[in-house]
Amino acid sequence: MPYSARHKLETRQRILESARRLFNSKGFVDVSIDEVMDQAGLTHGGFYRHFRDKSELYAEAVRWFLCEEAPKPWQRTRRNGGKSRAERIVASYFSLDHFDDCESCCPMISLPSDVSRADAAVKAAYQEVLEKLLGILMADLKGPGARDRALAVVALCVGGMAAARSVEDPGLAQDMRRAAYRQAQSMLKARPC
Amino acid sequence: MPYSARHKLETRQRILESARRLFNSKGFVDVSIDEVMDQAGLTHGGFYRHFRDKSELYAEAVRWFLCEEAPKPWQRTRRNGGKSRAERIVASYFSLDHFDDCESCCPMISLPSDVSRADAAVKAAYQEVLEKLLGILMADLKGPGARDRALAVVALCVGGMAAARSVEDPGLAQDMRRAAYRQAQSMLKARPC
DNA sequence: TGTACATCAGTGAACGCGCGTTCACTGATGTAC
DNA sequence: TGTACATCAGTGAACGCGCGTTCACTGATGTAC
Repeated sequence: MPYSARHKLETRQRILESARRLFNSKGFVDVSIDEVMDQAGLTHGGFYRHFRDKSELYAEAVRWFLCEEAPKPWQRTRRNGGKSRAERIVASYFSLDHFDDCESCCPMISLPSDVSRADAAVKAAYQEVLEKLLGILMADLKGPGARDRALAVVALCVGGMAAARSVEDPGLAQDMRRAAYRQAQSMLKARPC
Repeated sequence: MPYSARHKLETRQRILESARRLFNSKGFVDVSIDEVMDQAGLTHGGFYRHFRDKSELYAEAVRWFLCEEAPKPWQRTRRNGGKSRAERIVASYFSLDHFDDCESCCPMISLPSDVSRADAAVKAAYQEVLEKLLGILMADLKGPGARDRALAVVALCVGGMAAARSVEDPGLAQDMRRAAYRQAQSMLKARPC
């Protein structure tokens, strides 16, 4: 058994981290395997020792966002004010840092339309990310209709950020981001029960 | 002046309509010029008599959604109940028909992440579509903070539909679509002034 | 402790393929006479 | 009204290029003896 399992796992994680950054920045089709492997410090030929094909890499790279090892520099862990966990996560999510960070941002905002055309495994990975956020939000939003309100907040997160990134006018983009944030905030604060 | 200007315009529109459908379904990179021209009943060589390059076609195809000639079968023009124009548009936007119609849907939900990586002209076209919807919503939402609330509703439209299309579980997808719709509805109905 | 071996992560050339774009050509049609 | 012509929309072969994937090979390393 040459090369330890640990060695292989580490290489795999380097590939995933490289892929995550590149897919986030450039989408699925515009990223080549050669590019991914190069950023991971390897050559393209070795790719197939780690993944069945490019599509499998895509799904795993989306899922990789959920791992603790994946850096999320825009996520402020500092707990400020009397904010709940959900409020803090949402504040980070709508932050300007997150908006600007095309490489390490949440795949839900960098890849929605790509994923909607991808295969079931990729959609399943996207769903895992979405359900993670949904769970955090629902922990705060107790009472009837909690899940629906949490789903609406997720929609605001994805739509507010993705649409803002797709318009040309930076002023409009920031208005969109802030308006969606404000609405999400008020939905988190309102506790009808 | 062989071939009338009208003839050329009609050909251009056929190309745009073909491109719109294909880009909506498959994204920018996965659609070939050959495919677009074929669907328009032409061969690929003639493409450059109408557009500078593929990227220009992309921007024009996004903008083409706004033209009356572009079919939007999911848009119900029937005015029901006491609904305002904004309420009717939003109801259509969140309809199951719109969700299912990947070919003729609004480009804001089929292309957000593609457009975020495209050039300025494409983003400008996306912005035009967004501002059209924003204008319709703001006509209803008078009073202070009207623009912000309209922006948040747009975020719900884009995020609710785009995220729903990107998850694997159809049940979750429909829950997301309906939850975002309900939230948008309540925001349109609340008129604090 | 030292050595021979088997394994398999990683290399890099090669493959077949489809793409965007160019270009010399064709031929339909509006215009000038 | 009829005809010759110029224009340019549309054709299809050709180009250079980069991609995903395969494959014969290399060489680092854990294990058995």
